[in-house]
Amino acid sequence: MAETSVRYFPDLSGITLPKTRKGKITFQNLLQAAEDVFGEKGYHEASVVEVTMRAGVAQGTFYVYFKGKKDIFTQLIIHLHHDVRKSIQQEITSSASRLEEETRGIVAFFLYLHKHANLYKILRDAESVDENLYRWYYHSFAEGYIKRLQKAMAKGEIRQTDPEALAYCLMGIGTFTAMRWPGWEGRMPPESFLDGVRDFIIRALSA
Amino acid sequence: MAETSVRYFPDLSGITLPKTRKGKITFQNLLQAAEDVFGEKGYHEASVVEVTMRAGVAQGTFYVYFKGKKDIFTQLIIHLHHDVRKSIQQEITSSASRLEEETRGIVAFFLYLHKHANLYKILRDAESVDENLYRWYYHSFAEGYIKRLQKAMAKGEIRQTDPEALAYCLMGIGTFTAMRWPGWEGRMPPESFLDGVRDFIIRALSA
Amino acid sequence: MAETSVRYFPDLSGITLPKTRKGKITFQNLLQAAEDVFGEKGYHEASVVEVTMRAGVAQGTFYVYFKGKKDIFTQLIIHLHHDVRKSIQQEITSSASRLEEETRGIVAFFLYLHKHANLYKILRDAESVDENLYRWYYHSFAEGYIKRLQKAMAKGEIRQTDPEALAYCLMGIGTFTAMRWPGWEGRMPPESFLDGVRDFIIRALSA
Amino acid sequence: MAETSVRYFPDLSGITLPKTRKGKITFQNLLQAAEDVFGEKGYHEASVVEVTMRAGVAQGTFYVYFKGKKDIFTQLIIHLHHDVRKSIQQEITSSASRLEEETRGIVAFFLYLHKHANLYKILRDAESVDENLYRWYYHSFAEGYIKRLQKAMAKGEIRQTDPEALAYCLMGIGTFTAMRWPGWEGRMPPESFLDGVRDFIIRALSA
DNA sequence: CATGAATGAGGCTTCATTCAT
DNA sequence: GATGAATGAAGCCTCATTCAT
Repeated sequence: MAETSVRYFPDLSGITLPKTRKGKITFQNLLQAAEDVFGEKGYHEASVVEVTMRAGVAQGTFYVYFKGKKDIFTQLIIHLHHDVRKSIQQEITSSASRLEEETRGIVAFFLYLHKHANLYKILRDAESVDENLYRWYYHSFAEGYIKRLQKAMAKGEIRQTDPEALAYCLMGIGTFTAMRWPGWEGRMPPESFLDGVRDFIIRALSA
Repeated sequence: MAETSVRYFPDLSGITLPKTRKGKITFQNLLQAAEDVFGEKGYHEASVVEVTMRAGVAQGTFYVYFKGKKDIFTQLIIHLHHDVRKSIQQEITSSASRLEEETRGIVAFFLYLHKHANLYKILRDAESVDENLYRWYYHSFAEGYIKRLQKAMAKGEIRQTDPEALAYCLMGIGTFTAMRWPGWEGRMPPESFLDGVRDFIIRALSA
Repeated sequence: MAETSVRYFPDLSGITLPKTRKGKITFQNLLQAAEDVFGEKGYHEASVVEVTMRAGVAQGTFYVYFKGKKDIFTQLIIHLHHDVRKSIQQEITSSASRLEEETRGIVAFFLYLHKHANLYKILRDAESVDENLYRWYYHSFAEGYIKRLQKAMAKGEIRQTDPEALAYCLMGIGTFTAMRWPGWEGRMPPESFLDGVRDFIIRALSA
Repeated sequence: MAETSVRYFPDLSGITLPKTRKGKITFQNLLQAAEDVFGEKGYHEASVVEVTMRAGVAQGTFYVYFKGKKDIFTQLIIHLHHDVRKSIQQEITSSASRLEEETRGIVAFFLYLHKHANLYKILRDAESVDENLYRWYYHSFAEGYIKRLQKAMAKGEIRQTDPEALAYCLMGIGTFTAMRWPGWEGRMPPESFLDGVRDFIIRALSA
């Protein structure tokens, strides 16, 4: 856990933000269109043309706001990152105990991925588009986990162990069980499955 | 768990197999070159030209043995799939108890991924190249797990719980901890990290 | 004769139309270049590269206005179709009697083919490029004929017989005599030949 | 009608015929396979590989018997040419009068084309593969016609006119009415249509 | 700010043909 | 005679990006 999240932080230099009201709208339209298109087709199959079409602007307009295809992708990831964390945070805060908090956290993450199928696909592609960006995403995600886990350990609410290992294990569980989802074809997974996952986590964490 | 691995099995019809000794060598060379190139650059950045150059054959030769870029990728995945399973199987069979077996299994998988850094990257891209292939890979992987877990549960060697959930949790842990690896830049991860993972698994499984 | 020309109408969806003056010029240049190249080399021997070179634009520009090689060919056929019909129409309208009209019509078609040697070759290739397009061309051509022939029959200007058969016979005559043309190597065919054809038609039509 | 058929005769030099019994069979198999494949896919879409596969021989074997793709096509056309003429000849010879003979001849040609849909397609492609070969085909065909027409004219059985023009008119009628056929989707054309064609010819020829 | 025309490098793929065995 | 591996030229097409208006 020596590295800080800064180390992984993506390069955002040279990005110009829109100034006028109209410009902000166009910018937002493009970002939204990008989320849709990347989410549907994946980064590599998606084309800038399609993003502009979906946003209702000309091709040239795209380059007024973004340096290129990769740039809009990066900005999108960052945007989504904040979104996800906020969403999970909300789910967690109402929890009674630390253990319950973690269990709910991972399930919340799991559910979020399922609900926002786009995010899953976009995130997945991030790894092959910009490894650092991808790691930054999870690492910064992990940091939050790790801090909470450390506190909980200090209070004896969960057992002592390497918190970073724990964090990655938990994220892995969330992601992979989300991957299994499509096999259930839109329906919820069987209760027994969800129970199994929850069970697994509680066992591994409880003091 | 109703689905059988057949359901995800990729379509391999219409492929020309090499008939002579020389042909087989060329075929192998191409497959090996593909593993190298896809592993280094990722599927999307890799080009067929580079694969042929690396294999020391003309561009046209490629299409004697493979239908196209995607085809060789598919064949490669299948090839690696057998490889990994064999490798893990060997690691496992020598284990004393079932619990130890599983713990070693996951660590073996984890180590395999680290050793064959290529595989990790290739597998990762599989998801965006052919979702079915990707799922087939893990699903068929899970099947092996599930069977062993069920047996172990029956004998009371590990605790009762949904075996499928367990399998996906374990695979998720393996994959994500492998992802963390590059942060250590080629060195082995700290012992405490590995201990943490092993710990996590043992606790979650033990009866 | 139940089918309408609509049935054979080629699919033109998804084509980008030029919006500015400059774009329209480029579009026209490409179409003209295509007529030249296809006419000289035939569809299969012609290459997109040559069309773009002839039009004085980059290869990529081609795909701004056309979906591909086949697409520009289709559009070309349609364009020529209107051209021919207009040309023949003009030739016909000044005719005194219906019988003379038809005779002149077929000869006009015949002359048009000779003058636009390209058209003959292009049309010929249409059959192997897109059978429906080819049929559409002649079918829609036949429809015009048939209508006129029916009117003429009703007025007793030409004899009663199956108008569709008549139309296809006439088109066959036009096309095949045009085919014979190159044997005369650029010179006009002997008067006796032309007379023979005219004769043939008049006899077959006159009441 | 100054040219002789020799002028159009295709270049057949350098063709080696099979010597052994086995060789002859392979040769025939290849030629038959070529007829099938060219007939189904057209010359340009057909591939040498497919011909060899259909013939059940290796790719290299093809070049033992033929100089190349175009060569086998040429030989095929010549082969078919004899076939067609023989077939039409048979149909004609039993005719009572010269006029009937011609009428039956053209209808026979028409029917032959319909029955051997392959021939139609192959012949069609000949024009774009080797113009001379194509013209040779029809010209040599025309010669037969012309001779018979001249005799008939001499005897006053049909009216006096340019025999070459007549011949090409007749061939055009046959080919184009054959083209109309697919619109009837495998069924025979209406009697009225066939009557119309026959009528047309008789009118044009009778003294 | 916005447009849309134009670019051209680079990728994938086909296939007629050659040649060593 | 027959095989089948190997070739490589040539073609089609995509698309991120630039630029003049």
